[in-house]
Amino acid sequence: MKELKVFLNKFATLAEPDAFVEAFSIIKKIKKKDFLLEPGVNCNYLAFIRKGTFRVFFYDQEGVEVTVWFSWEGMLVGDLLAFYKKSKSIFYVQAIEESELSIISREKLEDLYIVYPDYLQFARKYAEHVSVNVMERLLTLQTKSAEERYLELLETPNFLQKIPLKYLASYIGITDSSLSRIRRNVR
Amino acid sequence: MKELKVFLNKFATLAEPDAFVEAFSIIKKIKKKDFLLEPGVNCNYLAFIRKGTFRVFFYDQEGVEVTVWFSWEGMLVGDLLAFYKKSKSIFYVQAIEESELSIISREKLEDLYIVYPDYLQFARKYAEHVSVNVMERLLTLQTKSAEERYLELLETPNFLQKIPLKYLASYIGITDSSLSRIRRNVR
DNA sequence: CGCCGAGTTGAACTGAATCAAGAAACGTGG
DNA sequence: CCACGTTTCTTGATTCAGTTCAACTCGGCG
Repeated sequence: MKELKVFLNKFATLAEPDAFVEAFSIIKKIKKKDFLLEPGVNCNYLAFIRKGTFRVFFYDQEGVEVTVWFSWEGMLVGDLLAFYKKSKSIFYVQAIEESELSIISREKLEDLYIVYPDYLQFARKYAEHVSVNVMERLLTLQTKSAEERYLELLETPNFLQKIPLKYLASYIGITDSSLSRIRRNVR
Repeated sequence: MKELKVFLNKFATLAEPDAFVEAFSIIKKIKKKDFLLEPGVNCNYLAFIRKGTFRVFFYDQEGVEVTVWFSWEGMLVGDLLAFYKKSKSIFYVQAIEESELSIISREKLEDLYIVYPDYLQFARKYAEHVSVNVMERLLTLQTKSAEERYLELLETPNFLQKIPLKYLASYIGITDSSLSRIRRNVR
């Protein structure tokens, strides 16, 4: 899997890249709208997206669907919050389109860290990368208007057609009606 | 420094805890309202707070002060976003009260990872911990009302008297007038 | 003692939410 | 491959949470 090596190399250049690829041994296909995860289940694994797009979401106190994250080809997906907290899953992880995954269990990942301690560099760099991403999103949400947040979102590549607007709206913390109005003004 | 070992043990139990303590060799005292960091400078270090309280903030597009983080005794402080991105600092890091720090440079930290690869466990767990924190804050900001955010903030220990309300307001993404009104309703 | 920063309050304003209705696009089965 | 039903997107009218800005109080510090 060349893609997995490319992914790995974004975070650390290691002596045994093949070990990484081998560890992602479970292959899984998921149909559009099907779930990789639902709240309350064990989520002791991460999935590398070979093909497809995912969104991570949950229902808030009032039962409103809140999209918290997207992932595309070449990225990891899963309930990262629960994974790091070692708790049961909190979120739904749903395929937005027909998708293909390579899965690694927490166990195998930890084994990798024991056999090749270098791989801890990957774990570290990946977590740091996640931190940076989430911090930047927090700042955007805390300081920018809905319209600015939408424009910022448009800058991100990958945000082509695949994702329905209502999910994008929720992702930037607004309703779909509001996003629709913003789009009218912007265009 | 017992406190540093206690801190380290929250993330990883390592064979050579003294190496950690020794690496935080630079001691620095900071007076109330003085800055550990200002935007645009090198911030290739992290600081352990032996005593005191800090806030991390910046000025947004309109020149409004935005508080993005607080740190207390027994925590690390610094411009973590810039530290992870290896960029120049973005934020002000200011002492809210008379404070005392033990500082470690990125260099020394990286040396530690080379000499004792185990320490990568610390780097990893710490970054994961930061991710979890920021994700949870993002969720709160995205889904809860100003009043709910304030009440949630009150749950956090440490939020005693030390921090002026206007900073707390900014931290939860509202103005000080709004916080004042919320407090009137809640009490 | 006087001043300055922190907190509160009021009145007017505004960005975004809500709710409901209609139009457009999508996909699924016949 | 068309027709129908379901989502998705848009739009209008109204409401509401939180902002803005200015004025006033209070408490602590120099």
